[in-house]
Amino acid sequence: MEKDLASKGTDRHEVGRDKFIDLVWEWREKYGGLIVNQLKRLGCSCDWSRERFTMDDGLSKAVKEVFVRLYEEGLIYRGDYIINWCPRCHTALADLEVEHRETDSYFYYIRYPFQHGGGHLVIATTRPETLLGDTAVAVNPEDERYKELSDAYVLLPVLKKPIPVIFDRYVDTGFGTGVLKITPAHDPNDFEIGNVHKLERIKVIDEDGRMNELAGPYKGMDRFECREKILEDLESDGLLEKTESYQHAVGHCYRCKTMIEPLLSKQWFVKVGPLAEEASRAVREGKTTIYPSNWEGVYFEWMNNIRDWCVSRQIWWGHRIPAWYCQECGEVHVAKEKPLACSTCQSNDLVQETDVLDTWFSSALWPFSTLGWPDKTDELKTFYPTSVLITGFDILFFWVARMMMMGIHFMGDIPFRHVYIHALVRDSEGKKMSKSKGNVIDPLEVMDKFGTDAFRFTLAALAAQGRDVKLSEERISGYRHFVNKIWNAARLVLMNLDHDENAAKEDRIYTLPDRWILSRLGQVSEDISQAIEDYRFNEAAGLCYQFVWHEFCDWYLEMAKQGLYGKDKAMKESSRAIVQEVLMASLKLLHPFMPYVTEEIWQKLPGAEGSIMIAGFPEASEFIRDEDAIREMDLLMGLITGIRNIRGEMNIPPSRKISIAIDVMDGKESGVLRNNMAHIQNLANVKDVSIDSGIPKPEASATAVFGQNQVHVLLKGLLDFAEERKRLRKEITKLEKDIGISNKKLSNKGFLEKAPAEIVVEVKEKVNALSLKLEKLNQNLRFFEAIRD
RNA sequence: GGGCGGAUAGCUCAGUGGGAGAGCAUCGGCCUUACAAGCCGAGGGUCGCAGGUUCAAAUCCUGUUCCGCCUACCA
Repeated sequence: MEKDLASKGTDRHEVGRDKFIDLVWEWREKYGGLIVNQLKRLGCSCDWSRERFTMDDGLSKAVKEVFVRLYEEGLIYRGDYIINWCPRCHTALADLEVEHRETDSYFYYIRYPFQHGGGHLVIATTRPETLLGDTAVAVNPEDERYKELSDAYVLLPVLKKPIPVIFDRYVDTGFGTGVLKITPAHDPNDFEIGNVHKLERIKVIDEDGRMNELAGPYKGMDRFECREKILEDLESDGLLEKTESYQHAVGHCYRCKTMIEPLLSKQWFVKVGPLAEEASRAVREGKTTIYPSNWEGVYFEWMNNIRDWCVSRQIWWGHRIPAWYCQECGEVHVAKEKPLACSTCQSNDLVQETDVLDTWFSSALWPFSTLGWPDKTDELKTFYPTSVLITGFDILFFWVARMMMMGIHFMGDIPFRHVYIHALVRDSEGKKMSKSKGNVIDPLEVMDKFGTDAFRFTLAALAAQGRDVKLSEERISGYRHFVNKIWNAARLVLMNLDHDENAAKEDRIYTLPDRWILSRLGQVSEDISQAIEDYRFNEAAGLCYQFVWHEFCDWYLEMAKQGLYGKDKAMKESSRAIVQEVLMASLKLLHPFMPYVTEEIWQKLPGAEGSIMIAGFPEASEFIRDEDAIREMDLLMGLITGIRNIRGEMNIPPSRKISIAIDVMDGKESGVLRNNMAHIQNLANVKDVSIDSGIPKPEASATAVFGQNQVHVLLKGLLDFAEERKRLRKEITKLEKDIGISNKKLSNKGFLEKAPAEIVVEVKEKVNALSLKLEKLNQNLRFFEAIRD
């Protein structure tokens, strides 16, 4: 707002307080909805009727209530303190609002001559202009160099004023010269030391960052201008011993980046110690859990080192502090409403404090002020404490910590059970987005370009705990393909549905692929639910992706075509019903990540009642669980993949149908393959199949091993024997390596004795299976070596 | 100064004690009747470096280098 005024060549002082506040409200009407619109566009299903703004009436009431109560409890006080002052914004800032930046500067070594007896002390400082406000110099009482200085005085350079040498353990003997100048009115540490030693506080810099009348000859100069001048004067007096370049962190205003001036000032403070202790304990005792847990450490660290919170701001926009000053006797009255008269002198001349409260003060009350507190409302009873707060780490201190303090203090209970610290979205370079850097990604633009579903899914898929998100368009575009895949799969299903009659549950004929996909659906539903409950959104999204694309689309739908396109009416109806069931469940699993496309498809499906938003999330118990089906499908898929490998590696075009001979040992497995012959022919593009136990290997054939069986692909006239030998050797080498690793374990006595039994069994079984496969591959290789071409 | 996180395939990243994974990119083959924004197949990694614990380490511990972030009153 202030920037806007500046661009029109004016400022808030010219506009005036009332008009300024009106303007800010207008501004807020216009732009305040921006984030809400983004959320709506993202499809966030919030209860929008509960939208609140901290300046709303109800919330103002809560702010006054809290302020007065804390004041009465002695947890709010008004006092002199060194605050962080922004000379441009003309306001105090909380410690949190100060940004420290490494700055190239200089260390000036300045001589402070002794008042009596000649000689001088050398003091190193980065801020020579503040020496005008020095009221002492300090040394460490342990420092041998300065032991003799008790009761000594030095003359302040330029002003030639005597100031005492004091002893304080705070001084670091190893830093600089071991002598510290004390400026209680312009440095927080000096302020503390000044209190201990009862030193005078001389303020030499004013609220504009200019030197005031106490700065003598420098009066009216800007602080930086004064620095230059004073250095010149020191130089000419022979008091500047040397200058070293030096780098240190300097505080800047988070809003306007102006260098902060630590200034002595009367401000309102919250005594946070007792509040922080409670808030800290709530997390320590597990009443509130922070995810991921490493943020708990950060939270404790901050809580343990907290200083009082300066809450007054010398700006016009915000909750005006409910304090009134008696113009007659100076008495301070803190109350929710203006008192009729001063309780001390009965004067009616009371003027309200012009300072407003830090915006985070009202934000800290959010979890209960938005629910009607201080009134005892039903909403409070129902919703407090809330289940989860989701937010970014950058406001863990600003907001989360303070909500914890206020919530526990005023409600007697934590404000939320879980705090989920989400990943921060950065640009593709990994830089934090900021308006000044111009690398801000506008979510609305992204959604225009790629669609909301792709955007949402991308965010979820990238949101691994404890890690920030580098958002790039390629990635979003990749997931847009997934949305498209879902749409196309749905098209296939919709095209084949009979909108009038689908098989009732009892009439269904469950094929192997049916039993398999339903079993997998059950497992995956359970895994996805668990992942979401644990805030592992990337895993949940990954599970959806893998299941829908690589199991449902790649295998199941392809196999389901047998039934859907077949002539058998009963089969067809059953197939339609099951395909639809699986699609509907998949849509429900996807819905949290892709609200729009899932709803769109859902509405087109016969039998879907109402919105998918209110459909129940799939549960494992809804689906049949058939472990045999999973094993049998593995066998079938292994066979098909084996044939495809050979086709691919031998460059056999799909137009060429091939013949195969399957050598299957187990009778049951043989039955499974025979029952699913159509799938094998279709998905591996096979014409003739012979299947038997111990079937001889045809001469011109390539072989793949699957499970404990093998399949020979007849390649008469197509087989390059040298190529096949190469292929087999490659696979044999890989197998031998794997077997070698496992055998090494099994020949290790320590492993057999100490490893858990089930692991040992697992390794043994693995060696057996691999050895069997290796033997078959070797047979095949020998076969080709014998018939060298 | 203190703390946290990262370093794994060309790129972006999952994976916290028992067979190195995904997406994208690359290469080869396919317009196969839902989908070329697709299908089928392939190649590719000393898991930053050095030690240690363990039968077993990408995973646990110690040290170290580089990168990022948070925090801090050594003037």
